[in-house]
Formats: sequence, C-alpha cells, structure tokens
Amino acid sequence: MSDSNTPPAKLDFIREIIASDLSTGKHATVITRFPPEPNGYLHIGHAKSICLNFGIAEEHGDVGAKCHLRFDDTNPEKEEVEYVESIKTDVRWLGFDWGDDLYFASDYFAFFHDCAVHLIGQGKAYVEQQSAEEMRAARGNLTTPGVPSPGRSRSVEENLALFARMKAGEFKEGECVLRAKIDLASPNMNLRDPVLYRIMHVHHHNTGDAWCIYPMYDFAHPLEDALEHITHSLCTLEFENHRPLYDWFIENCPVPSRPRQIEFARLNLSYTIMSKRKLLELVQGGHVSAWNDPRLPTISGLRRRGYPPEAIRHFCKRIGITKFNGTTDVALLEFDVRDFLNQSAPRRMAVMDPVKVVLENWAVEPLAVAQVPNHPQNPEMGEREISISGEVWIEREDFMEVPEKKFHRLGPDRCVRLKGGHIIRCTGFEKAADGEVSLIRAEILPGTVGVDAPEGVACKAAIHWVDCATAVEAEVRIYDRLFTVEDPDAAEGGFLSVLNPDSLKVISAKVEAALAMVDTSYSCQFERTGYFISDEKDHVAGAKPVFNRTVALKDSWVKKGGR
RNA sequence: AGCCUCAUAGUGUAAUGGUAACACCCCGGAUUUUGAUUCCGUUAUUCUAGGUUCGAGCCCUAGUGAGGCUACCA
Repeated sequence: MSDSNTPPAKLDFIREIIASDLSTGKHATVITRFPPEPNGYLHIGHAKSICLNFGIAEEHGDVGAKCHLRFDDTNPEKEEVEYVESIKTDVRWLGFDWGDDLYFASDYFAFFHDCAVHLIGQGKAYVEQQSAEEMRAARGNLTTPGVPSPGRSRSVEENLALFARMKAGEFKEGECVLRAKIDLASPNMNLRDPVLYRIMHVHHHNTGDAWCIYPMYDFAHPLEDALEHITHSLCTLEFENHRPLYDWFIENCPVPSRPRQIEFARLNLSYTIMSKRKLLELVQGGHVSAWNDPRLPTISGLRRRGYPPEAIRHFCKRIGITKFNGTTDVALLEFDVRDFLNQSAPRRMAVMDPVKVVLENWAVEPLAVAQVPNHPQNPEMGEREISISGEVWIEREDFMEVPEKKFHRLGPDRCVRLKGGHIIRCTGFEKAADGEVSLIRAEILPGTVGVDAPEGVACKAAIHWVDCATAVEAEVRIYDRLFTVEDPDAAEGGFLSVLNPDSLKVISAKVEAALAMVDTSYSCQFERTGYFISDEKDHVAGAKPVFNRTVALKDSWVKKGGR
C-alpha cells in the first residue's frame, strides 16, 4: 500500500502546474517570490499574493522550496525606506518568513546594464532620441502599426557609444532612452519596441547616486526572477499581455535560469478602497491619520483594527486562486475574523454606555464574586471571578422604560439575570433633566445565583454588567471601515464611514470615542457587543489603561443597529 | 477598433467527458446565564446559440458580457 490513500488536496491551477512540474522532473524544487515595490504600505490585496507565494513554498518544504522577499525598487522617484521596513513588518506579522532570501532589484543594476549591452550587441536594442510624445505617436495604436524612428537603424557601435554616454550622465532626463528592437507592428503593444532604460538624475534609496539610468519593470523583472532562480513567477492578471515580453528577455539575455510567469486574479473587495494611489491620497490628504489608520484596508490598519493574521490567512485560503476577475464580498473576510476570534478570544465584559443599577436589598444575599466562564463553548479556557457589589453598571440599551414586544431585558417591574450573578427585578428608576434614565433601582431575587429562574419568575435574558466599585475605566475608540459610497449600509447612515471613491472626499469619517467600563485591563472580547482585541499589544497597563483599539462589530450589530 | 484573458446560486470557489457541490450571505427553526455562540434546515447555480459525443459545466465554432493593453509606473 502506498500513501496515496490520503485524499488529494484541492489544488488551484497554479499549484497544479507546480505539482506537475515537480512530478515530471522539470523542476527539482520550487522557488517563488513576493516582489513589492516599496512605494506604499501593503494592503489586504497584497495578503493574497503573500499567502500564495509563501504558502506554496511552505507546502513544498520537503523539496527545499523557498519564497524570496524582493523589493522591486527600480523607480527611485516613488520609493522610500519607510515602506521597505513596513513591508517587512507586515509580511512577518502575517506569519511568513523569508529566511535569508531578502533581495533588492537595485542590487542587480550592474547585471541589468550588462544585459542591455548584450542586447545592443546583438542588434536587439537601440538608443531612442525621440521625445516621449514622439514615441507615443510613432508607436501607432490598437489598429495601426507603429513606424520606425531614425534611431532604429543605427549601428551597434553607435548605440553602444550612445548608451555608454547615457550611463555616464551626459544626457538630461528625457533626452533619450534605450529601447528593445522587437516588432513595431505587433498587435501586442508591449512588443512595439518597449523602453528598457530611462534617464533619472535621482537619488536612489539603496544605490545612492551610482546610477542615473534606471531599468523599466518589463526589462528588470524577468532578469530578477532568472537571477534568483525563481521557478514560478506569480503575478496579477494585468501582466498577461506582458508575458511575451517577459519570455523575450529570458530568451535573449544571458540569464542563468528560465522562470515562468503565471497570472492570477488580484483581490477585489466590495466597498473597499484598494488602490495604492487612492490610499496614498487619503494619507497625504490628511483624511486618515496614517497608513495604519484602523479604517484603512492596509495590513497595518487591519492589525490595529484587531484583525488576527490567522483570519486573514484563512480568508486567503478560502477565496482561492483563479483567473476570474470578480469582487469578493467583505462579508467573507469578516466571517473569518469573527470565526477565529470567536474560537480563540477569552470573553470579558464591558459596558460601553453605562447606567447605574442600585441593588437595594444587596445585603440580603451579598456575593463577593461572580463566577463566569471565559468561553461559551470551550470549558478548557476556564472561568474567572469578577467582584461584584450592590451597585453595577449595565448597558443603557438593556433597559427600556416602555419595553417593546420582543424585548426580554430590564424594564419597570421586569426581571433579568446579571450574568454569573442574581436575577434582579427592577423596582424603579430616575431620570435626569434631559429625560435620560440616570439611575435604575432593583432588587436581587435571593437564591437565584447559578440556578434556573424559579417558578413564576419571568426571566428570559442575561445581561452583562461591571461592578461599580472595581470597574476599570477605559477609553474605547470604535473604528469603522472606510467604505465607498456604494455601500448599501452606509446609505442608511448610522455607524459607517463614507468615502466617495471618485472625489476621494471623506464625507463622514466616524471615530466613535466612548468611555467604557470594563472588567479587565487587557485585550479581550466583549460579550455580546462584539470583539474587543489588542492593538499591536502596545497598550499601557495600569489602573487607567487606554484602549485605542477597535471593536470588530458583529454583523447583526452593524446591520440591525444593535440587538 | 486590433490583440490577450475570463464567464458555475446574491458572493467566492469545487466537480478524470458520466447524478452540479462546499463555504459565506440571506431567511426559518431548536438550544442558550447575553437577541452572541452552538446545532438543524429552506431557497437558489453552469451567459446565449449551434456543433462533436451514447453522454458536455468541461471539447469545438460563433455571439454576448466583463477585465486588461496604446507610461520614459509597477
């Protein structure tokens, strides 16, 4: 018997290709790469690519598979070291490790240059002295072929000399570029003599002022992959038309390996701003506090929102890899967040909008502590003891002066259970000048702790509470996602921040700050209201911890406006 | 307009050419010391038209729809 009994895991089309390449012996191992340009922070869309590339490497650990982290820093105008560091942090936080395989495309500049010289020597590249506008015009359009420029027929020697002068800094920016000589009539515009090198007298974050010519993505990327012996170069759909060019460079340059480019659909999330350009605009325009603003779909923003990396990884696994360009409903992501937190987060109680309840007959059967389980389904997480006294805070919404038909909680002369404690009956209440209920009076029903409601007592619900004497006061900020205006829920108003995707004007960015009374001073899950979890684990411990965290709201709470 | 790619419940994904399925969402029910959780259930799917085949979601042709390509961005 072989071990082929094990049910075959469902493989996406990329994993199938890889499995096939491994079984046919085309490759002895697998090397993938995640190649971000350090021109912004990573967002949830990048997480899909990270999980794919690093995930594949992990799955083939038996053959020594690896995934490289490579910074594709070929355009010094947009790139910054801050972004490099944030990207490393985010990839690590997601749970992946590139080991020693950290690379920079800029470290290969000399090789790219040699390849360019090689192409010129083969008569396959030439220096172009037309302006960008002239080139665009001469390139033709989708239906008409391009026309050759004067430089296209220059001799190899002249091109070599011209390119050397480009490199030496003898030309100003825009004066000339190096182009590949491929096919000006190709129906694929990418093959109409693409630019290989442009002149930029710009300081590079890694190479300083060593170079004034910088390679274009199309030229550099296949060479980077080949140099690192990448076996499968996975990228998004918009590069499909670039593959022939990718292959052309692999074919015509002196490269040490032959990587294969495979495209998959990028992640689109409903109601979510995913464009780096727009995110940059939001940050620079001061609409949000920073790249890691919890309202943003950046990895660091989600982290501050309290999204666990496990949930993001599980989400990426669940949505799969295809070439179908669809839009995933954020509900799928949010389910994974709730699902993971529901299973892993210990419960704690907190009152967001407190109103005091005085238990007038507390002395009849005082309780020192209430015993409460830490998790509704998992007894292994144990119980905790919460001190309680004759005065507790409860949620304002858990009391109704005139209860509606399906309201099972507190109201005049009605009963409700304090979780882990007594059943209480409301005996009266006071109102402030503004009409708000300011104090609730109640009595405990002796003998109701830890047992079912006695005969004749109507008690259909339990509510959370905190002890007035020992509760910790905490500042809670509730962040909402920054939605686009197409969001149907946003249209109803309420708790959602709204962003107009066209004008990029934030119509209402709501950060709800509330003073909450909590029964703990560390990260936890709120019972019933949602999840309350740690932000980067950097909160201040002490008598008055400041929770600058997010509450990942239950769907029902968001959509139905509370229970 | 030319070329490339894609098309399976509302959403995302499965299905050696052989009974179309899973998850989410929605809705309903049961349980519940939080209207949460947990459990159970309902509804609903192969873009269209031809063709090949005993048999097509899958192969072929055409059409339709969606996305991409005419940066000295990646």
